[in-house]
Amino acid sequence: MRPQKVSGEAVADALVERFRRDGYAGASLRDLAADTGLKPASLYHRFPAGKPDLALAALARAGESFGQLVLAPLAGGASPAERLRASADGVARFYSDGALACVLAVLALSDAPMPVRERIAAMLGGWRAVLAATLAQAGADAAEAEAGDRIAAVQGALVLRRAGADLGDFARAVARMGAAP
Amino acid sequence: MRPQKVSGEAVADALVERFRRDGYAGASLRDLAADTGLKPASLYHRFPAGKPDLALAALARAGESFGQLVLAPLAGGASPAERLRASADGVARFYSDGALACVLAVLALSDAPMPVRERIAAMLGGWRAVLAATLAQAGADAAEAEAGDRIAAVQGALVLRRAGADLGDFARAVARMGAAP
DNA sequence: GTCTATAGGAAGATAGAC
DNA sequence: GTCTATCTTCCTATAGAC
Repeated sequence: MRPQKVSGEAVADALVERFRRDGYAGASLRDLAADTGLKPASLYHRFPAGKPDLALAALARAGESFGQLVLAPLAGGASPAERLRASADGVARFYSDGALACVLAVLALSDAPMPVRERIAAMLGGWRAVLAATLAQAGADAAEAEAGDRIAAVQGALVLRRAGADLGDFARAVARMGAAP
Repeated sequence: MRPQKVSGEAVADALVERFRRDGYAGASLRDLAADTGLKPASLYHRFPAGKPDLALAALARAGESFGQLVLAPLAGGASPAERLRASADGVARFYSDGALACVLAVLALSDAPMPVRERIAAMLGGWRAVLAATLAQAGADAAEAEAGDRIAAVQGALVLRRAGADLGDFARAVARMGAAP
């Protein structure tokens, strides 16, 4: 096979950035192609199903970083309280201390097609489940609810940030994310 | 002047619903026109600046309901704790107990043009300011931060809801919104 | 004030050369 | 694997009849 002009990771990174900026409908294939350094036809060669597949690829790429930075620490061998703190650090890094909007939220609050929405639901559900398990191990009584509240605090802070708020809201959401129950 | 086929309020309501569903780029003029019962050319007659004006009209309409349901109770003559509770009731009603996404967040997390984004920032900033003032009167020490956290809790719960979570997260966010500090 | 008709361009997607 | 060229459809926006 002829060598790829751009690596799959580089393409996926560009897709994440564009979808995060413009949402599903707002990110055109021409924009996405230009960001990757390819032409639209080349994107169709890599992703035959077109735009939905591109969004899924962006989610998969975001999920990789997220898994390493946020989920992996929750599954480590340290104490539950320690794991919560490490994962919260990962949250801060994943969102660049609040500078980056969440591509999951951006695509969730848009007209993305069902497969994309289902993938987002699965990813957020997975986060919640792992976080709730750790919270339960740390002694929380309503772990599922607390996990939802902590994730919602982060997502809400990112919404406010995108709407112009300063970084303080995000910092407090991260602090709550890392606190012992 | 010839009578309007559809009232301005009805048009604005339809705009809100469509923008909330599909985001800025995802809501086409044909969709918006069809929802209002008018033709695209008629929308241009009412909103000569086109799509940005349509989004601003949707924000203005949402702002009306929001002002009545959420902001007005905060400015009432009751005790601060009572006002917080009444405003939280308004939040629940404004979002139909979590069934409705927030058009502000949807448009904020999209490729809406600057005037639209600025309007959203102003609206959320206004909410925060009034809420913080009431929280301060109720005895909160970090009223600005607490106001941001309460608003973020609601917005984050709406994100999770849109991504498939049940209504419990939103209900807890409303409970926090209405609690005394 | 609303409409039909349409301009001019950008959208998603495909065919086939290299 | 990537490209140019192109198809069809849809987009935003305007002109002008009624």
